[in-house]
Amino acid sequence: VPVALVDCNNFYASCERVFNPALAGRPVIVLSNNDGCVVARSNEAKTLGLAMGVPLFRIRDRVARHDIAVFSSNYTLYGDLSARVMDVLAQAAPCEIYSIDEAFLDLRGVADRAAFGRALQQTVARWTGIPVSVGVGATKTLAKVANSLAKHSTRAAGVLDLTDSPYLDEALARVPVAEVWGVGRSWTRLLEGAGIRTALALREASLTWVRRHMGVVGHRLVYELRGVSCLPLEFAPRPRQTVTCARSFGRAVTDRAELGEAVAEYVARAGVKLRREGLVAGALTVWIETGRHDASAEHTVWSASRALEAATADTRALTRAAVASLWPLVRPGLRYRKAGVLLGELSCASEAQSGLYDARDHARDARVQAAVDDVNTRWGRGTLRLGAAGLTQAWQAWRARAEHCSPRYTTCWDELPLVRAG
DNA sequence: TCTGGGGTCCTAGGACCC
DNA sequence: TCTGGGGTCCTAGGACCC
Repeated sequence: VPVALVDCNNFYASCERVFNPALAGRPVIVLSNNDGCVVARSNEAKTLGLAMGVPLFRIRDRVARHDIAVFSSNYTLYGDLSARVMDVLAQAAPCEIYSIDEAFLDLRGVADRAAFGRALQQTVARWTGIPVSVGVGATKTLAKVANSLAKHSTRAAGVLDLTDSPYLDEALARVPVAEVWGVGRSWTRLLEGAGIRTALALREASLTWVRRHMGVVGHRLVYELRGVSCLPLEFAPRPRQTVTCARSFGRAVTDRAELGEAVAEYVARAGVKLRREGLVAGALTVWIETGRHDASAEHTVWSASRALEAATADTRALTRAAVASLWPLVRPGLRYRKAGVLLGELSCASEAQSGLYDARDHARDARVQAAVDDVNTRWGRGTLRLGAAGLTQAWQAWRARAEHCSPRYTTCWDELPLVRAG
């Protein structure tokens, strides 16, 4: 069946523009957490040659020279605008939400797929303010190829249907192998070393060679390029396997107590995510690491995992386990730059088993936890928190920087955009 | 002084089972 | 002296995605 990939153009940068029309035509960049490096660029910023992933401190001069608008990432805003876009798409066709800014649509039965794509593009723009591109192909991988060509061709204007197209081979020949969905850095090196430089060449490659060097994943990829679907549309989200929360620190942290506060806060965040999805965790991993780019010391990660006595989503129980795992990892004198928490062995809270010797009153624990979540939803994250997560939030050195954050225009009463008339 | 975070799947090897 | 076949589960590491 024909599959469409709908992809939001420069999504985070486009989100920043929706409620800030003064940004139209101006180069916009969005930074990673901790304001570390560039994770999204408007077309104007791309034209200026600002690379994806480049650290902010290396481009300060260009930011000033070209009056580039700089934003910290505002996932509250992006998540809400993403949901709006996905709502529009889901009204148009059966829809698999693939990521925050992409969805696959099942175009079975659509007669004029290009016209469908253009109409969808207009509707999404009018209803949400977000520009999208639409690529159509016989498989997901071919839809991805069509989408990337649609974005870069002025003639296509963001919509391209390659299903049954006489130009398919020509199109594939124009796509460097590195840009094929599923081909990353390591496989690019491998393929180019073997003389396979384009999507077309990969499609024609020897299956035994591919199988030997790229395993079953590569094998599927070649099939997908040949128009044989190996990655079916999935309209129901698969149950998740893990929940993580990890953050780089605002600056290096050496103090054990501060590491403890950070880990406790990350546990609390992960706990919220867990409960929101009705899950409990059976295992927990904590890790701390030194700087990746620290010249004076090697980058090292220390981690500790443990099974929980009974699967739980209770922040108090999770925090106890996390802190107990953390202490033995900490070495005095080291400069830590990041910590994280991973919850695993997830299962549905409704089906969870309690521990054999577990005498806790779980119903009561759950009511306490629900009350805490309610307060924090109403009054803001961290209004009620464990002492372990620290008492002096504002001055904690480990907190990540976010110095260029836009308002949460659509999800917070105090930050609604104001419109003045007359 | 400053370089992100959150995921999935596959593979190989070892321990263990009958 | 001879030493199979078929399987599961776990873990660590590597690949990829956005």
